[in-house]
Formats: sequence, structure tokens, C-alpha cells
Amino acid sequence: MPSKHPRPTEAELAILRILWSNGPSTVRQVVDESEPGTGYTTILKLLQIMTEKGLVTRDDSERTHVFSPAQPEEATQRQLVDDLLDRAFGGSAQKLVMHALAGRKPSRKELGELRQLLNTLDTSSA
Amino acid sequence: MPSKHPRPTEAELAILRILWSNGPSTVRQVVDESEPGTGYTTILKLLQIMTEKGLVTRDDSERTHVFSPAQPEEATQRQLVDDLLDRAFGGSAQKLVMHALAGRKPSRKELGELRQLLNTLDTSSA
DNA sequence: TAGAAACAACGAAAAACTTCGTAGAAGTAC
DNA sequence: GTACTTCTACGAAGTTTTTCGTTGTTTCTA
Repeated sequence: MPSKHPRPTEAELAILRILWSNGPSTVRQVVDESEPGTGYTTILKLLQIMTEKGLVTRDDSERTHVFSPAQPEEATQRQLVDDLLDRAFGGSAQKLVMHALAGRKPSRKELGELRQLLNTLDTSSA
Repeated sequence: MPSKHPRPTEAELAILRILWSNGPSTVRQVVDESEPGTGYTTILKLLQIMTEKGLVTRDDSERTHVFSPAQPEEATQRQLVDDLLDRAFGGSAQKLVMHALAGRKPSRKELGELRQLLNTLDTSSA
């Protein structure tokens, strides 16, 4: 049982997204939220692997097991952003941010929150 | 010869980074910039595959071929950010940006540029 | 020119990731 | 209880990605 949290693969991330948004779920519930046509045993196998990797935890006190994310959504998102930052941006957060904002514009309200964040960072680095 | 530009894999991205920063390069030059211990034929094979995929172009007018990125750095970075946005953030650019900024603080100067960008976005969405 | 060095092509092994079939256990309905 | 459904476990096939050995060719050098 590895104690670290490895980066989730693509299929694993799709499952984590379901668990984050729906909360602890059974295999059946995950299947119902997944891409139509995805086999039951496919999801089950993935969840078994994710349990081994430490990406999810399993409650098997009942016959039908219930799976939960091992990490909160934010921690994994942070990990993925940091990873992309290293792999594609040479660590430049600014460049990444510029691309993200240019691609999908946030709302007025979100822009305000971002401005707030910039202010915080600015004074803290003073 | 597929005309699209598929998402580069991890190993492919590592090579693209070298090409972006060093300019058109031979296999040997890429090997020299790569993780020590990486075999010559490994890089060669990857570059051949990347040529087929359309990720790089090859100048084979000389005996020693020279490879160049098919897309500018920014286009690929944009693509990767958009992809992560969909796969991990449900399309919320704001959340991604918050994580990126919290993880690695940009410099004073970069903060200024970001503020500028926010202003542009704000007025353009008015 | 002969031998050594550098190179591209190719195939295939190795590794990582994804999908699914089968089997058996546990619960449900009659 | 027997038949039917639901579930987990497991192994293996399928796919994609990564690595590398071998081969044949061109270039260099003594």
C-alpha cells in the first residue's frame, strides 16, 4: 500500500471528478454517471486499482462497497497544475495563467476575485 | 499523415520543450539535452513518431536530419491548459488560475502584467 | 581503400493504461 | 430451497506509450 498519492491517469481522473461532485459512491453509481457504454467491471477494476494506489478509500463494511476520494478536490487540482507547470511551462505560473484566462474568460465576479488574489500576493511579497 | 496536432505525450512534451528552447535540433543535440542515460535510438524513434503525428517537422535535405516544432510553444501550451481545464476543473478557468498563483508566486512585474490582463478582460466583457 | 564512427530505419520487447469476460459469493423473489 | 439478480475478485486481452537492439548506409580517418 503506497502511502503517496500518484498523479491520476485520465480514466482515474474522470472517476475522481464524479466522486468529488457526487460524494462517496458505489460502483453502480459511478457507472451511471460515466460515459454511456462504459462497462461495470471496467469501473470496478479502475476503482480497485485506485484503492491500491491510494487515490480513493473503500468502505467495505457493507456488501456493496462505497468509494470516496482520498484527497480533496483542491489538493489534486493543485497537484495537476503544479505538474503541468513543470512539464509544459518551465515553472512560469504567469504564462500558464495568461493562457488559461485568454482561453476561457471568467465572469465579472470571478475577475474581481482574481484581482483580490493579486493584491494579496502583491502585498505579501512586499 | 494526420493533419491535426494531437496532444503530445509526456515523453514527447519533454522533447518539444528542448526544441522550443534550443531551436531546430538534430537527434544528437536533443539527446545531449535530455535526461542523462536516455538512449539515442529512443529519442530518434520518438522524433520519427512525432513527425508522423505532425508534432514536429523534419528537414532531411542533409544526411543528419534537423527537427523543428510544428507548432509554436504558445499554441501547444494553450492546448494543454484547455485540456486540463476540461479534465480537472470542469472548465472553470478561475479555479485553475487560483491554484496556479497560489502554488508559485509570480514576481512583482508579472503581477502587474496579470492585472493588466484582468483589466482588458473586464472591459471587453462589459 | 579498410576500418571505425555516426546516422536513420525498423521491428519488437517492455511498460503503462484500459477494457472486459468469467467465476464465485451474497442477496432477493418466488 | 431454486432460480434470478447483484456484487467483488481476478486474469487476461487490447491499446498506447516508451525503450532499445539490430541492420544497413554514409561519412570520416588513418
